[in-house]
This record gives sequence, C-alpha cells and structure tokens, in this order.
Amino acid sequence: MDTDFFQQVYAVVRLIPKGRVTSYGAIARYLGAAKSSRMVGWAMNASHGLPDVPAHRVVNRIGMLSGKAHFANPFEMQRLLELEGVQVKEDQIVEFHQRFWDPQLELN
DNA sequence: CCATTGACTTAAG
DNA sequence: CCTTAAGCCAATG
Repeated sequence: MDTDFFQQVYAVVRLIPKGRVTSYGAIARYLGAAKSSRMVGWAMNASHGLPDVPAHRVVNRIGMLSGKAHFANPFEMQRLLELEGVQVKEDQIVEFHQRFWDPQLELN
C-alpha cells in the first residue's frame, strides 16, 4: 500500500496550499496517469475518514464543485472553501484561473 | 465474465 | 460555455 495510486493522490492533495485549488486532471497528470482523472475522483471517494485530505480543494477543470454531493452535506464543500478565503458562486470557484494550483508547476 | 457507472478530460461543432 | 462523442479504468452488479 505504500506506492498505491490512491496514496499518491492523497499525498498531493495534502500539499495543496490553503486558499488554492486544483483539478482531478492536474493531479492525474502529475502522477503520470494523465488519462486516469476519473481514478483521482475515485481516490477522493475513498478518502472519507482520512485525517487531512482536503478534498474540497479538488474540483473539475472549470472550477465547479462537482464533488459536493459526496460530502456529509452538499454545503460542506463550499463552506470549507469559503472558510479558507476561496469565494464560491453558483457552485463555481470565483477567479478559478487565479486560484488554480498545478502540482506539476508549483511543486516541482 | 460482461455490463454499467462515475468527485473526469479532450476534441469538435 | 453548451452539447455530443469518445477515451479512460477501478469498482460494482
């Protein structure tokens, strides 16, 4: 389980800076599985109960809160984001292009 | 074992 | 940005 794909996803998600967000595809690309963005989503689905995996900082490529329905309640994801200073309007992250954090570029 | 599903992405129109 | 279509692959039925 050490080099599990899921574990790698969690490792990257934990590195997302507060107030920044990234996409499933960006994470998948960073892990060398560019075409497996869906599996990143699966990993997040399994991340429930893990101590510090900020799943709310991971959205789809246009900054929409596609995973909000999978939280305890659909408002939790938006609430957590706004708590970190990320503004959300109509289930979409405001100024998404600015807020976007690409592990491939920023983590290096 | 085959079929369907899905917290996705890209390309084309 | 919307729609349609196709690719992707683990999990589930």
